[in-house]
Amino acid sequence: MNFREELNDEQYAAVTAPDGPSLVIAAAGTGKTRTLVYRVAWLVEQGVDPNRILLLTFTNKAAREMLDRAHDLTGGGVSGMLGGTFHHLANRLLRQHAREIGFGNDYTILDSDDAKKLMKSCIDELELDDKHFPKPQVLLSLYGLASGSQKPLDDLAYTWFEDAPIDIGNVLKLRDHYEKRKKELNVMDFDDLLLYALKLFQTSEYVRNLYQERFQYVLVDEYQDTNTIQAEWVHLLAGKHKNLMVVGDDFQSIYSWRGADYHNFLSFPKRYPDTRTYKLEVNYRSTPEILDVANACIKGNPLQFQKELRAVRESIAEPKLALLRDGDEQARYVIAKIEELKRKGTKLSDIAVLYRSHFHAMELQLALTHARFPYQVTSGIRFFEQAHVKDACTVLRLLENPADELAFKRLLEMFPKLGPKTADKIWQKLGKRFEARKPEAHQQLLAALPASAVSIWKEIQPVFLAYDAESLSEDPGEIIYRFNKAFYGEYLIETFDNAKHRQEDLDSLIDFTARFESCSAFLSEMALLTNLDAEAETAPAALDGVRLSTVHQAKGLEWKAVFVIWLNEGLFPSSKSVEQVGGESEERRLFYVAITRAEDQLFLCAPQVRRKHDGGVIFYEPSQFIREIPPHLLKQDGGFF
DNA sequence: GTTTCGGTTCTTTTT
DNA sequence: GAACCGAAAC
Repeated sequence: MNFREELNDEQYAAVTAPDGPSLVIAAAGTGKTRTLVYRVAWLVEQGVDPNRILLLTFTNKAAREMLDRAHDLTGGGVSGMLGGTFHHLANRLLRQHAREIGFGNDYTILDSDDAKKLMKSCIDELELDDKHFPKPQVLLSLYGLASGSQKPLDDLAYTWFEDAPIDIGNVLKLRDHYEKRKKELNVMDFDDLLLYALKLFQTSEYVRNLYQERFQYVLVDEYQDTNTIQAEWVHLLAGKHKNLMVVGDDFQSIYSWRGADYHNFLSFPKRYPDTRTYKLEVNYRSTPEILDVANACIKGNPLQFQKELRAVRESIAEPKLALLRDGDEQARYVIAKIEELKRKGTKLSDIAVLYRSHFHAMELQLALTHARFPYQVTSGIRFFEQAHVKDACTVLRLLENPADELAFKRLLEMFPKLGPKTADKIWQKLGKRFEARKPEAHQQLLAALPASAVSIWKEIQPVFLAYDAESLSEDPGEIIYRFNKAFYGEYLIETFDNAKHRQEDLDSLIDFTARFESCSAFLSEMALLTNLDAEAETAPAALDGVRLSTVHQAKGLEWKAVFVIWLNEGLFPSSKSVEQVGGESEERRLFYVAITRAEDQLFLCAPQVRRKHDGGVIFYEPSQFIREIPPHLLKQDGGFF
């Protein structure tokens, strides 16, 4: 392979970096992924055993893309390399070594929906459920932040609830209770996976030595998005050989709300004094005009690593600014432009509309449907968190973890006349445990169930018992299939108006399970996958359609034409973010991410009013981010204002 | 005492 | 949509 020819000077330097810590500052569109993939190929060509390379990413998509590309580039020469998200690696190591820190390896992973439910029940149990007490979601974010940043909860809580009359003592008490309940249920949430993985490395010399020895080279993607725990863990993972290469862009740090701290990135050279730093600034993606807008936008932020995107492409069109009357007019504008682009030969799949929050896309979705333009939304609801998908997996979860109270109650509450109270009573009666694989447990349960539920349970019971009898522990799909046939299929029809659609989801879920060697592997994966990944799995055929996406979900992607809508004060930047410390800068970085997704054409849209449900209107100023861009860089277009 | 149903309100971003 | 609340139904 001729590395010199296939890479530019900047990339080549990073790819062929000598051993030791290195920091790659990769601005948007400068071939960050390419550099990482070639780095892997380079290492393998130098004779490094792929088995001793670790590649960490934040998203499943990034992990898959890099593994695929590295595989193609080296003609399969990287097989054995360990690559995946932080959470995946954590789960993998914990399943193997959890005993070292006093846990079983049969824990269940809570997704955010489960965590919310458990938190709610904790609030009820402590009788903190008054109107002014924070919502489960808020508390989970706070506790997650405390865990990920390794900061004391009381300090964080005090700042977080500064202006609210909330008893911090209760907030602390609740966290202890939540922790206790998680242990009882034998479950871990996302934050726990990272926390305990770190703890495993800190406390078990055996584990630490084992993996420090193994991982001769550690590569981390999007390092600016690491939190304290992750940075600490990476530090330990690479602790022996110290061949740590981190790649990222502080301008694109957009996850501080979940604990990401780009100071890990900024202070990397301080932490590792012999760091070699590489900068990638040559942008292959966008026209010079778009990069001018991007560079101007980020100027408003306090100085970080200095860098300027340098264009190599020719101009095509000026970026446009459209000030519109309302959301409907904005939708008409976007559609008119899409039609124009299509006439000139742009494929719909090369067009994206980006926005700050999912609900900003509502009018546009209606209008696109009306205009019969196909579109795909990267939806807010994840495939694996939809009610029917979770319902279908309750049986599996119970089989794998008899203490999984959430799964047990979820299953029972599907029965007629059986609500939360009754489900709880039965759970208590069974001694907070249901050994689904043992016939005695079923006898005990049947005695406790209300008469109306007994006959239904008798239908489901064989599904549970088949697990051992027919050795189905390696066939999660079969369990789901039988549960569906025995009970859930019918329940679906009685419960949901779009049962057919949901049944199709379940069919693809069953197909999806085929790739897993065990029920436990499948359940872990379910919790760690997002809908985007599921989409790619279940609908591989790339449909032609305009992409609608949040900016967060668009990170790392690119399109020929990009629209950014609802660029208004209070919406983008979102008013809730601006209230937080550093919120405004983060929103600006988010805007920077949006701009740098565009290859040829960029359309910025700002309506003047938003209609409410009751017919009233709210006026919105155009976003400060638009005002910060020198007017000569944008051409006014469309609209009447 | 519980469950169920219908209406209302509100949507930040994700592993 | 889905989470919450209050009232009707069991």
